[in-house]
Amino acid sequence: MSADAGTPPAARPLRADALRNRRRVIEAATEAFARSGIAVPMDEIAESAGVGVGTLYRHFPTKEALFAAVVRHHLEVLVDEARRLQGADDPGSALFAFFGRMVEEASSKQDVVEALNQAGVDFKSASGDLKKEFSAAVAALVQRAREAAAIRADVEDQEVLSLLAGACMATAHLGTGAECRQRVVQVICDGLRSPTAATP
Amino acid sequence: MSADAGTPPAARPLRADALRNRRRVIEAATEAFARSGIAVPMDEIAESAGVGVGTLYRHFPTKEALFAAVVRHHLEVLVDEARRLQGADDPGSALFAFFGRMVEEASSKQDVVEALNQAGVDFKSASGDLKKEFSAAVAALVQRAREAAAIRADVEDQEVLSLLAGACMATAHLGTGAECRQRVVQVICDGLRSPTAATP
DNA sequence: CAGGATACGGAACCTCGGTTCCGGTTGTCA
DNA sequence: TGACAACCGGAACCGAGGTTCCGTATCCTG
Repeated sequence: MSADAGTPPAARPLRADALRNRRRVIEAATEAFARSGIAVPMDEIAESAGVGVGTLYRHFPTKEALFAAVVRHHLEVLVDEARRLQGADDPGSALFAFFGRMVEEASSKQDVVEALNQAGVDFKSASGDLKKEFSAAVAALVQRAREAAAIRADVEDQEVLSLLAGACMATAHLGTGAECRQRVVQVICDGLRSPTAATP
Repeated sequence: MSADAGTPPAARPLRADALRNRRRVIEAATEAFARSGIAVPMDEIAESAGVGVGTLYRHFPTKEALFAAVVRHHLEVLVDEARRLQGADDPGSALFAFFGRMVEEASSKQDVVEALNQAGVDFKSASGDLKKEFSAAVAALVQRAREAAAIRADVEDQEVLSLLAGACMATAHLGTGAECRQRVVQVICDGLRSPTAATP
């Protein structure tokens, strides 16, 4: 795992203790945001990281910047996953696998759900490119699935994205168990299969 | 439309201007919450109602109480709709019709989405009974559809509720148009149809 | 090891939004 | 119409949480 996630300019040596603290902060923030979303107070993150709030702001100019950094990392993982699946044999299974993976991921990461939902975060300037990358990666999966007639032809990329987001939000908020989550995904994926080209 | 929505104790005459203001407040709050969800400031509601904040608090003890009253009204409408549909000829169409209706409703009512999502509001004590009523009404629709084999047998009531909520959240937040909304609903409804008992 | 730059902690500051309070106003009733 | 009670407006109050500031501690270099 790239522990330097969130060090765009680089080039600067960065003192030893500073680097240690930065890592602690990212770790604590990742945990806190995953648990309670962006609503978690900065003080709380600082405390669980074992540093003062000042240190948080020395590494990230604003709370949203910290949030964006954390979410960006999660999204990167998902984009990687999507790209890996683009090379899969069965485009249909690939898309559906991603669907399941994503929902499972979101179920334990409140921040991802909120980011998907744009709740409160700017998330456009901060990680606009990545968001675009994410959409593009999913769109590619959809495209391949559509060409293989693995999904119905009358749904746009946008709709699949919406369904993805909806599935994440629904399963993340309503107290649903793992198997419940899977069935929800199953229903949506079945719905996505072309009615004229259902599994034989 | 029952304009007195939110007058549980009643029995008190309530002065003329007070009644007028109460209606204005509810109207303004309904509009404001629908537009921006519970995040809208009380001051703003007061202003657009043409009253002072004090008046808001004279009629509703707390912001959440006001929010709950507004949401309660929306839910009542939906519960009525669900009950009406319970008597429909085709249980499958009834459920799917409700699905579409609900999503359409939520698409213009941010507050309903948030209530569904439990975002911030207590919503349990305030309108707990109604929430239960709502769930029950939907469950009844699901039950009938299941008995008529109009939907697959392997989904629980809870999952349908989740799918409903997910559809609302997805379509409400991501800037999706009306036709896009319909396709999303279509996909989910198709997914809900029993794979072994699809439309002939 | 000394000197200076770099970081740190966390109290103080500021803004925002819910809630309260009270002097003034308005409806109602005799 | 006069008097009282019910209401009203909106300034003031308060707590929460993001952000800033500065004296102090720590790290690195010569």
